Amino acid sequence: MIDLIFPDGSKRAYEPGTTGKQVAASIAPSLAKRAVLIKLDGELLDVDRPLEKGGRFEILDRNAPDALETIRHDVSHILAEAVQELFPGTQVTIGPAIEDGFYYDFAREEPFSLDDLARIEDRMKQIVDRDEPIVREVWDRDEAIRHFREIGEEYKAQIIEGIPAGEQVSVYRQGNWKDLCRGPHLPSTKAAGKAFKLTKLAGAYWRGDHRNPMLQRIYGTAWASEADLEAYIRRLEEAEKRDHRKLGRQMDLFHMQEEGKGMVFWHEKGLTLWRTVEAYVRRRLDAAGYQEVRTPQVLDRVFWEKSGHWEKYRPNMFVCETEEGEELALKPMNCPGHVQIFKFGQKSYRDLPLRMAEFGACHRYEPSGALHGLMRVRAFTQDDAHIFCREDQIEEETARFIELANSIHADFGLERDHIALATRPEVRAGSDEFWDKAEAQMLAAARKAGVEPVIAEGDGAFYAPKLDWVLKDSIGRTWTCGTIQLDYVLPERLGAEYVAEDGSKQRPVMLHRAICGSLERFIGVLIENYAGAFPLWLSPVQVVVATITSDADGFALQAAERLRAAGLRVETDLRNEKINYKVREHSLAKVPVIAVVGRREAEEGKLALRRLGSDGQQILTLDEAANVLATEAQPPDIRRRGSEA
RNA sequence: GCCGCCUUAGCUCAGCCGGUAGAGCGGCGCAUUCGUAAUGCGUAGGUCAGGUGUUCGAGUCACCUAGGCGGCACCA
Repeated sequence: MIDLIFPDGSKRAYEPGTTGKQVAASIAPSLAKRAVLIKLDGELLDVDRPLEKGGRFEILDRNAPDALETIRHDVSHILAEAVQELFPGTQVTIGPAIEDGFYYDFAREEPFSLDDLARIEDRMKQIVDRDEPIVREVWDRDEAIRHFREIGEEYKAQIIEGIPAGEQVSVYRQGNWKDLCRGPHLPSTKAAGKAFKLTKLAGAYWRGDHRNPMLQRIYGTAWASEADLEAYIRRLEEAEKRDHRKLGRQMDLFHMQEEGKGMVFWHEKGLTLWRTVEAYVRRRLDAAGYQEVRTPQVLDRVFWEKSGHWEKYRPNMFVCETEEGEELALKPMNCPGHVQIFKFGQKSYRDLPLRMAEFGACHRYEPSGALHGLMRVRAFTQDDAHIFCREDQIEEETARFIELANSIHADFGLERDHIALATRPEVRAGSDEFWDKAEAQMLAAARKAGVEPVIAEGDGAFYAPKLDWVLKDSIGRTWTCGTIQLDYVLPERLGAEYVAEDGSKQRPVMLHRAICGSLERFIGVLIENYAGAFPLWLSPVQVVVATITSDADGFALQAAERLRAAGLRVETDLRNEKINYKVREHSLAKVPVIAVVGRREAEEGKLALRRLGSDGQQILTLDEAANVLATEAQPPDIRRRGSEA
């Protein structure tokens, strides 16, 4: 007999080979009817799977959160079935559930069209209506290879060949269609429901390797209910409204054009935002004991040969030639330059830790397909810094950095989702002992700062592990901003050293770190996080003084001057337009404060302040308004400083 | 870089089976001075991304190039 422990803690014994469905039936017929999956010791299984062992046992209906992934996986199979019915000769490959949905990769000569998606979707709904039972079968591996090869499924056969010989494989059958699959699945195509939608077509390399043929990937989304599907679609629409590329144009922040692929033309308002962010970060770095430097933009090839970039990174570098035949390259990163400053003169152990910062403008020739608005560009400015320190200072410096980064992210309204510890990649420099040590150091430092990192297996740089910040924005999307990487290699390679207490020459360790990553990207994230409606301190235009009639023009100009004198970024709107029109226009432009001036205000020397997103107003004298707004517009670090005083 | 889609006025977009361009917003002009999310009238804007071809005729079809978008790969 096997013992099943139910969620309420009760325990019951069953014959081995009893199915989940039978267990459900033994409790209540209605439960058996609703049961679509079971969970045994945390593992999801088919409801009809005979149980071989006991354990913590749970019966799931299709609304259970844990069932959603299986619904998506089922729908991906239904997609594959529909495609093979409609397009005979198409080979199936893999089709997993992913966040918010699923995809399936197909091999077919002719590309699918957008029109095909609608046809496929219709057929999928028919398959759901057919209520085809989904049945698990266990096959011999070699027989499975033979079978799939026979029916022309070369990719499937290849997948099975990857399974060790002698093992059995599971094949799921629905109607006349079958697929190699680990499962689990719901009991029938009907259980998957119809709350799905095919969303996009894309190319994807077989097995994720660009040397392999390109397959056609169909993406879809699937949910337990129509309502969830609707909510998801609304969420997408909301995200689209926040697109920084769209808002960047609408708000006149920046633009890009084809002659400068991946390069940004910052307009006045965008640069104001930039300067605000930069000034803030600079103050934080100053306060945290960093020294700011600036290193050359273009350096001779010889320099990059020494640093190793010429050999390893050349294809990603912008290279130019001079009239005199020199070969120069734009810097793709700041570290080699910083090492030069470190090496200039002698450094003592007393100089360590030495925190060297630069708002470093870097150029990288990124593949054209990788470019994406401000998020991935070819010319960008890193809020870069390198901390030169002794090995025994790594933990302390990393922990301090974690606190600094956390505080800065929070000031920008970004919540931390998690910090990832990226561990040794497959291709790497250094021994296993080195990696054991380096990974342990990063982990210990994170814990010292009270953070338990999520392990990102194999994501480290080739020379060392790193911590990456994954931030969550106001609508729950995540962005990777901020990193700290341990580096033993570059100081060695470029010959950085310091004089230790005993007079010996020692190698410092370098910590590469950035909090924003690149200012371009970070500003992109900020635009999307705030949907363009920035808090007062970041807003490019903080106040618009708008007149109701031209009688108030004089006072409006005077008020604007007064607010400017208080340090605010102010525009005036004296146009001969109705106040409704002005309010609407500046509201759409996401100006945080509109100061309305009519005859009344002009006479009394007051301003009627209207905040974005509210239709109330606050009537203040000019001086009061200047004080209130100037205080409100203080960057968070300055405000804290003020409240401490 | 790879696969697919897209590119029409400053912006957002319409243009059926090929018959030589249209709207709204914005701009400009005039009138209106009107108290919190669109005042009215008038008017100027286009080598239909660029190129080649098919055709009596191409914004519409084919091919090439560039850029953009969605993915994939890349992000040392």
